[in-house]
Parts: sequence; C-alpha cells; structure tokens
Amino acid sequence: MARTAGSHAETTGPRVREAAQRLIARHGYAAVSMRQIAAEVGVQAGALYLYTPDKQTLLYDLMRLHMEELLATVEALPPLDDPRAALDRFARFHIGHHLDRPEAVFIAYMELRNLTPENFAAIEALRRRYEEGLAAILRDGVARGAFALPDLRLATRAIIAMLTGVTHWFRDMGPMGRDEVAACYAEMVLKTVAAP
Amino acid sequence: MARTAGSHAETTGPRVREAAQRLIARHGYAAVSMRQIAAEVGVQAGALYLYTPDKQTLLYDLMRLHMEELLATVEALPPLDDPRAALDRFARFHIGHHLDRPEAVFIAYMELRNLTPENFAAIEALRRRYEEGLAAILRDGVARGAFALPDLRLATRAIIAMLTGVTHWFRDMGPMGRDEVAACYAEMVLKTVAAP
DNA sequence: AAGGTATCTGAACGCCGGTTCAGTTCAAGC
DNA sequence: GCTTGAACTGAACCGGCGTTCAGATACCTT
Repeated sequence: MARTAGSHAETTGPRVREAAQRLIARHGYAAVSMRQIAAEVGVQAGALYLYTPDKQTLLYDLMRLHMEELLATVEALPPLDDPRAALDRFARFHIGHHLDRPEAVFIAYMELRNLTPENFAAIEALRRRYEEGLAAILRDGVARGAFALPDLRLATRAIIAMLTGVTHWFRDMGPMGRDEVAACYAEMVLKTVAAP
Repeated sequence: MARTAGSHAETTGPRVREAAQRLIARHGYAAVSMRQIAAEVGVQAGALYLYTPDKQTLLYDLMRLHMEELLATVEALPPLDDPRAALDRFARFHIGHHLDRPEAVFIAYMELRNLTPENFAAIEALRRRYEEGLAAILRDGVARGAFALPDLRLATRAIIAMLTGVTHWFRDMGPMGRDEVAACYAEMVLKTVAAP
C-alpha cells in the first residue's frame, strides 16, 4: 500500500500536531512515541517525517506556537490607563486564555527540560516577554501609588505562578464556573499588590 | 566479577534513591533509564533490583518519602493561636522546606502522571492532607475576622501555587537570599487574604 | 580457617525507540 | 486519459529499554 484515499497535507499536518499535543500533554514527551502519534493520526510512523524534521522539532513547534499566540493576543489588547483595571484585566485574560488551552499550557510548563538548549532559550525568551508585560503593569502601578510590593520581579513571578496554578485543578463541571474563578483570582491578585 | 569491595546494602540502597532523585529531577522519569541510575551509583543495572522491585516503585518511594517528611515536619510545628502568625509561619516554612529539597519538589510536582493509578491516589491523598493544613489556618482566620477571601478552596490552592512557584526560579547566588525571599512571599500571602 | 550468605556481575530475553528509504498508490493538471 | 508529483506504506536499521538469573566474589560468623 502507499498513498491512502483522501489524503492531503493540509489536513494531515495539523492533525499530527493535534495528536502530538494531546498525547504529550497526557503522557509526557519522553513517554510518547512517534508510532503512537502516527497511530492517533491513522498513519504509519514514517509519514510523520513529511511534517516535522524530527520529534524534538515537533515539541518545539507546539511550544513556540502556543507562546506566540499568547503574546500576540495579550499584546493586541487596548491599553488601559488605570493600573488596577489593567491588572484586573490581565488576571482575567490569563486565566481565560489558559483554561481554553489546557493541553498547550501543560506542555509549555512541563516539557521545558526536554527542549534542546537552543530551543529552550528561544521559548524562555518568549516567556520572559510575557512576564515583562505583567511587570510593566505592576511597575506603573507602584510609580503611581496604586500598588505596593516588596520586590517587582518576585511579585511578577508569584502572580503568574498563582494564576497558572488554576489549570492544574480546574475542571468544567466543577462547583465554580470559569468567570467566577477568574473573578476570585483577580480579586486576590489585586489585594496581593494593593497599596495599604 | 561479582560482589565488589566495600559493598553494603545500607550505603547502596540510599545511593540508589539519591541517584534516581538527581537524574529524574533533571531529565524526567520516562527519560531516565535504570542503566543510567546504575551507572551513577557505580553498579550494574541488575543490582538495582536488590533495592527496588521495579522502576515504578522507585519513583513512588521517592514521592512518598518526600510527602511523608513534609507532613511530619509541618504537623510537628507547635500550634499558633494568631491566624496571621500561623499563616506567616506556614509561608516561611513552605518556602524554606521546598528550597532545601529542589529535586524532590520538582519530582513531586512533575511526575504525578507517571504514577500508576493506585500510587497516584496514595500521593494525592498526602498532598490533600498538606493542603488541608493551610485550609485550616485560612478557615480559622476567616472565622475570627482576620482574613477575608472569595473562596476557601481556591485561596488555598492559589497560595500553595504561588509559594511553590519559587522553586522554579530561585537559585542561590541570586540577588536575594532565601530568608529575604521567604519574607517577601509571606508579606504578599498575608495581603492576599487580609481582611479589609 | 571454613562456611554461609549478602552483594554484585555480565549476559541474555523480548520488546520498543527514532529515523530512513525504496517502492506503491492516489489525486490533480494538462 | 496520461503523466507527474505528492502522500503514504512497510520494512529495515541500530540501539536502548526494563527485567531476570546463574554464577562469582567479598564479607561476616563461628
């Protein structure tokens, strides 16, 4: 056998990435084989190499696309003058965006160590750029007296860790809805950095 | 060749666990082979099976021992009446304890999905018991008017996520010392749940 | 000194890993 | 309808995987 009926690169390519994302999020990069990904797509393992040069690049592309989408979305938001409003929106955006993409988020936070040093550096740079967006909000808030915090860098990381933590336990069908959860987190974040 | 000079179960056993902890923390459970662990100990792969029935149990034991030590330590702390003092101490304890054991902490948070369902349930139960310790502090603080928070369970998880996040970036030799970092976090945590 | 046991080696087992490639089939353009 | 190239198969390559076990050696007891 060879080429199968109804096969197209435009559909198979994305399906490879989707299958890889689903499997890697569930079992981890090292525990997932190219043959498993291929089986999920309904294809032999060799065919995957029409869509990725190797397994490592497949992982890297998943993480890069996720980070690029995250940055593009957050940087497209219209600026807000009030620091409190900006922080509130950031918290709600972060939670909403992450809850919409649990698999990509999981991979982005768990598979960093499986990247080659060069790929790691590239992802890390994107991550820092996102972090800097929050840091700018906090810095502005401190300068204008709305916020008070012991250390800017530390507060930035603490808030992101707190917000991202929601993806570890949130499940639809739970007692709280997404917006309700986001509102609670936004309230706590604002208190965390509020000026006395 | 066979038994090597100076070999003792009391020294090799712990060395196996230490090597496994170091390697798994660095590369991940699925990416580390029994032969790599054996090489780190200075032994052939077969010898590991004198100290663990299989690779899965080796991982499980690492996580169980870590959680048991964490629980034993936190539950041995003398009670504090003031909710604010209790929360402050919890935050500092959590950060200090976790910064002392970066490898065990990393494994405990990253390798949950590589546990068998039974082992996962056991670890999850220990984790919930730890979480409940913090929840009790918050609940008491709310009842006595010291704290105000939108949702107890959510606040508990948010605080633990925030505090544990420190292990992802903290490095000795950085600009801040451990106690300084712990103090900053404690201050932020207290503000997060403070009554208005 | 001798015997017994604890400790480890080294080789083997069967299986699965990522990756390559010659060959086969489908689909689209002329 | 024919040709051409894109899409895929199936088998192979070489290496590593977790695990087992018979045999060899070191240590401890007496």
